[in-house]
Amino acid sequence: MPDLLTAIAEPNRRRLLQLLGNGEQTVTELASRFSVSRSAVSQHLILLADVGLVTSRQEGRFRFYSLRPQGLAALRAELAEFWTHELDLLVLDAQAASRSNTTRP
Amino acid sequence: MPDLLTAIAEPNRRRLLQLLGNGEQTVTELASRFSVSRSAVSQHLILLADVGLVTSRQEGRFRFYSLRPQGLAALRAELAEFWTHELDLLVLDAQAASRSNTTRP
DNA sequence: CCAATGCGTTAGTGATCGCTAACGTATAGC
DNA sequence: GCTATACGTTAGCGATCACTAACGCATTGG
Repeated sequence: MPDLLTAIAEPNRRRLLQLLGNGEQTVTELASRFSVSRSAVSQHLILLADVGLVTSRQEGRFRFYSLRPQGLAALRAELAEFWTHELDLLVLDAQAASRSNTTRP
Repeated sequence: MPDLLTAIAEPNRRRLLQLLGNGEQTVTELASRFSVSRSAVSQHLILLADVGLVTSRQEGRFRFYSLRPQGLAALRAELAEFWTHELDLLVLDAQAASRSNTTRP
């Protein structure tokens, strides 16, 4: 079973989460925004549900997917744990360096 | 070729980045902190170098790896692009909900 | 009813991942 | 110089990934 960071490593899955930010949608609705097939989108959604980032609700022959805030919170926590303060300082160094590079002729 | 988020999806690679926060180290030094083999660590480092998160410097028969701040900045940017403000609001909702759950008997 | 259509999920496949085992190579120690 | 040892990288392999093709199954329109 994959974990949270593996789940968001795939670009289509990230886009799915973004789209679901607009509220619950069916598989076909979501798939209409993608170039890949309904099937592919469905499987991505199933994986996202496995790791707890989305939930689904069945209604007739439609299945509505929606974001699961607790899952997002868990993802946020995991990202925060990875991204230590040290790394932030290194990023700041890089930004300062590139700034001084671009200002220099 | 994998991308930045794929690179940090692997737990050992995240740990490698953390360890490299303490300054440049050789493959064997890094591998001594892991339960997997030197070979596995080496391959993770090569992948991290491919996506630009680390660089290496050869010295005699040692190879020193170190963080690459520009790569970290790019990663930070990609994470920021993914994590929109909307998602943050949903996380806040989740936190508020769990708070009211725990305070309730 | 009942065929036809549309929705979502399961087979099946080539590519990629993460690992151990085997390897090449450069430096010590003598 | 020459063997022995330590460092890092390439083979090789089972498992997993992302996808299309084929499927099951409701529901709609007649």
